[in-house]
Amino acid sequence: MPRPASIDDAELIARLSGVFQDVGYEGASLAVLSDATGLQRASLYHRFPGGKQQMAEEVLASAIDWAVANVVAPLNAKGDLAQRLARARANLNELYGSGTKSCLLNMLMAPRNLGGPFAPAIKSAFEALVNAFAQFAREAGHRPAAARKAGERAVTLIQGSLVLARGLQNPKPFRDALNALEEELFP
Amino acid sequence: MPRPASIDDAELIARLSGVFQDVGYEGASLAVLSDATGLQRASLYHRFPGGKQQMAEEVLASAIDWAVANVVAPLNAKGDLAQRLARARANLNELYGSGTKSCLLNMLMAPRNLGGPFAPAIKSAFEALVNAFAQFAREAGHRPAAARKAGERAVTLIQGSLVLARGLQNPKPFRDALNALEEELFP
DNA sequence: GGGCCTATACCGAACGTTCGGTAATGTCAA
DNA sequence: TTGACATTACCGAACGTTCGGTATAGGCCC
Repeated sequence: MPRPASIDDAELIARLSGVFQDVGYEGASLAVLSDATGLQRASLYHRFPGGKQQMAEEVLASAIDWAVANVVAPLNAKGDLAQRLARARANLNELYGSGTKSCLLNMLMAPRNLGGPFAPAIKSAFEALVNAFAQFAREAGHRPAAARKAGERAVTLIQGSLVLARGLQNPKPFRDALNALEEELFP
Repeated sequence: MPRPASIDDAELIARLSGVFQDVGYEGASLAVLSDATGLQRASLYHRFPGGKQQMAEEVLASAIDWAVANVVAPLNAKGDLAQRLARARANLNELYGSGTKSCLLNMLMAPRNLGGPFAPAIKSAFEALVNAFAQFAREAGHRPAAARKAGERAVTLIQGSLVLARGLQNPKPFRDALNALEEELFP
């Protein structure tokens, strides 16, 4: 009978995610990951035989699954357009701690990680987000070309405002960006 | 003006060689190499930026140079055949500590190192030794095919007797092998 | 019911390597 | 002659990873 795990997989991923989101891939030393999870480095390797890269990959996959379920799906749902957008915005607000947190996609995609193991999944994730907003803008009445631009604008505002919020040490830019989504997506 | 080295290159190589000869490549941990040389691991990396592999490569090159100068060259020299062999034997005796030491070529060529970075140089070294003994046997009166066999036999006796000497904890097999060289090489 | 077994979780110590310093020394100018 | 400078030697601590253990727990058999 195996020894019961001292931390379950979901909680482990959540804690690892917090570290990667906070300091990026390179900044996430095994020591910091160990502190955050309560497991020794050797135990982290037991749970993730592929090591630090596997931890980051599983954290990323989990985050992308969450974004698809909580941002893309509401945008693509049937029903009232304004309510669909409101739900996506509420979930984005929760994801980024009302503008106090960074975006994991941003943190795992530092320049040195271009061409790295996370790049394809991150590219797909950004494309899925842009497409979801573009599709929404289409349904809201935008012409196709303008809808694509609006979709890219939406993701750009979200990402940029998170960076600016940290820079200014004030989450207001993120709040403003969420509020601006409506104006950007409806013609 | 640079800080003077606490150990010069020749002495450093000699001490590293002693470790590789004693425990092989895998057995030579950075800790053991550090102890043997008096340098911390970081300092070993300063002297050998290519790391442990470079240390072993330079140790091997130095050993091969020595063997060429002290075994191959005397065998290939001009002059009295018996004296040429005597000088080569004396140098082999010194190289292997009268049978109390292992052969570096043997120790760096553990099965896991087949196809490894040392394999080509070690192969060349063995070939050079076999060729030197074969050429000597040729000059001593052996026919070409028999001379080649005698050359391989000579190296086989040297290597095998070192292994047996360690196994029996008695250097006599090595001494016997050196004595047998004369009989093997002259027809 | 208790002791043994089996399987997995966990970890102390070590591995090879790198980072970001300090140490040592001769030269040169003031 | 002394202090600053420049250059290389050296190293404490940390990095990511693995080895060879110990710990935990339920099931099963006696």
